[in-house]
Amino acid sequence: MTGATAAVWAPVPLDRGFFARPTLIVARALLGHLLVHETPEGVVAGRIVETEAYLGPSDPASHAYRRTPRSQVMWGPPGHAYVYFTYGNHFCVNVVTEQEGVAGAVLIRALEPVAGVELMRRRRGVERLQDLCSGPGKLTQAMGIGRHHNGHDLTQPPLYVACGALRDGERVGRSARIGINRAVDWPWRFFVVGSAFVSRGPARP
DNA sequence: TGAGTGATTGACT
DNA sequence: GTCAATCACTCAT
Repeated sequence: MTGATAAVWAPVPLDRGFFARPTLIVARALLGHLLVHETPEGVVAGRIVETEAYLGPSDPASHAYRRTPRSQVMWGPPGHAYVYFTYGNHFCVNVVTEQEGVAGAVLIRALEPVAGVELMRRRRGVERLQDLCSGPGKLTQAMGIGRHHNGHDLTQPPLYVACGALRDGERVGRSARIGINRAVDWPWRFFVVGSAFVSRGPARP
């Protein structure tokens, strides 16, 4: 390598122990950390600003409410990705939590783009920074995450969660989850208060 | 085997 | 603010 055209940026993947905790704890703790994807096209990364917790058989809104082949990953080892296809058009990415054998996952709903912004714009077809990753389906498209990432270990490249932090003065907010019909009153959605990159969710009926 | 549902998004009125 | 697109998965028969 001849010229150092870019500053040295070496994201450090989170330890598996970070994910091997209660889902609600992980859902809040993930805020401020980074989701990184290293691809041949380039490196893209975003700061997690919105999450939702989905538990196991005790959570009617969770895919793990019933144990099926699709949701089997949620019972697997922590720190792995649970990626599923929904509404015929979109992928959603979750991080498996709890200890192996216990179902639980955290849905990543929104990111603040921090690296590979131009690549995200090309993939999304939009220019506004706040429109790149402000939704579960948007961020998977911007990050280049697909069905083949289901079960991938998020503690190792090319797709992983890296250590980050909330900025000075940022606070964590909590509200009910979005887009579900069951257990809608359970306040298991966490977000960075005031962030312009948080999704607003679909129109309510 | 068949029908219904869904952790969404984008476009249109 | 309202509605349609589109397909993998799940449940019922």
